[in-house]
Amino acid sequence: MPGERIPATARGEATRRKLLDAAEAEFGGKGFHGASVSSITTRADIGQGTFYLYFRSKEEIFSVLVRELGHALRSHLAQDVAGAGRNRMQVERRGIEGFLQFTLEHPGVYRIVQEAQFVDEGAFRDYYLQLAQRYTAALEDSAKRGELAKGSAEERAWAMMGISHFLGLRHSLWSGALPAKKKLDEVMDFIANGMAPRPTGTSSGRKK
Amino acid sequence: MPGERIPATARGEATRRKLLDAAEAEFGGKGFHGASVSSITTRADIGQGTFYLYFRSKEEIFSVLVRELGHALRSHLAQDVAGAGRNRMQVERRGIEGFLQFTLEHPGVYRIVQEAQFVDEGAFRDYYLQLAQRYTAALEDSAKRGELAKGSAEERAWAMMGISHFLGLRHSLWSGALPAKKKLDEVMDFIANGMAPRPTGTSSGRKK
DNA sequence: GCCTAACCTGACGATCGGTTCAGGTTTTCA
DNA sequence: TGAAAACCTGAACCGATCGTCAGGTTAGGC
Repeated sequence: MPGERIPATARGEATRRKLLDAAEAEFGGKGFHGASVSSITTRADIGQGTFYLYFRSKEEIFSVLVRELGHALRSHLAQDVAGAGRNRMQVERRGIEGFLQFTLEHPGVYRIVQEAQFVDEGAFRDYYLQLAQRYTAALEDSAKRGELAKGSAEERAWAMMGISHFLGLRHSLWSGALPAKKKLDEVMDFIANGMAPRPTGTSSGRKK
Repeated sequence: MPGERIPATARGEATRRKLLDAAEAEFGGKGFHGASVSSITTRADIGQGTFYLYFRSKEEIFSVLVRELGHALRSHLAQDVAGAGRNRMQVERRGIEGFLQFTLEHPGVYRIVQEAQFVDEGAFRDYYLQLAQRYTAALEDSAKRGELAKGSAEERAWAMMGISHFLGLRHSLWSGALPAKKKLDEVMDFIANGMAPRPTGTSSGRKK
């Protein structure tokens, strides 16, 4: 039979770790097809064959990586958001900033996740489904506390993910910098108040 | 020198067309790397070598295709939106529905465009930049007519694109159907009014 | 009718990278 | 200490496919 897939017991764990780290750098830099198993093993300073002791194939290590990254992002976001317990809009802003920061610092991660759409669709879906689930739950909590207008938490969660997704593209990836505060203000205003013409009066009461 | 790249003059044009159509089906179904030039030519019912009379490489036909598809989507949207000149929110809804319809009918197109991110980043960027530009201009027009609250047209355009992007993923691609009217209502409410708690009173005046 | 330009063909050369395998090295623990 | 278990190695196999090329076919104007 071919190479099995043994979780390790000692230094093997370290080797596996090195492979995953090298794979992140490789896939992030060259994409799934541009990356080669031999580059990964070279980068990890490990023999070619060792690779197949821990992963059945190039696809498999990629999938494992995507799941790991999803977990990492969720942890990162949870922490960013934890500190800012004031009103919900503040939390949302923190979340967006945290996401943008994360993709600015790990542009490869963004790439890997997007490419997962074509390499392991299941992992890709799970990545977003889990994110959406957490987000939805958080919004439902806030709603219970009366911090939000009435409306579907789920749809809002996905909408927010979409907004953040493109902010990440434009700023973290294409410009290599976080958006100007002014721009983020505009986005936050849209999130808070939408774009329908306000019924009457001067502005609407958002902003400090 | 190797194969040149001649736009045609007669039946050559038809051959080129067949190649592009076949490529759309191939790339849409199997992705860039899964597709092979020989599959494309076979599907187009054309000799292998003929391919290189019209395209320098697999990458090139892919790029050409992405640009074409961008054009096609923009035309499609322009038409959908043209009919619905009532208030701006109605236009927005039409735009979203048109987009979802388009990706439902051409799931391959969505895939191709997303994959362009890794095959021809320039084409990918242009695709979204052009879309955003049109969208922004349309919103600015509406704003001038007083159909919108104050706010950045550009940021709104990108936000809308993000929202639509994920709606397309979830519904057109993952579920293979348009979203239920109720869900779209929720999304439209978010777009119109945001999610900040309403200052006072009963609801807010949206809805019939 | 025929001659040239444009178009088409498909087998083949060359390359590349994932995966395997036969055997070597290190670690553990009795 | 010694032997089994776990781990590691990298050259070579192998299937796939991109792009080429020498020559055949079609179209249309003189």
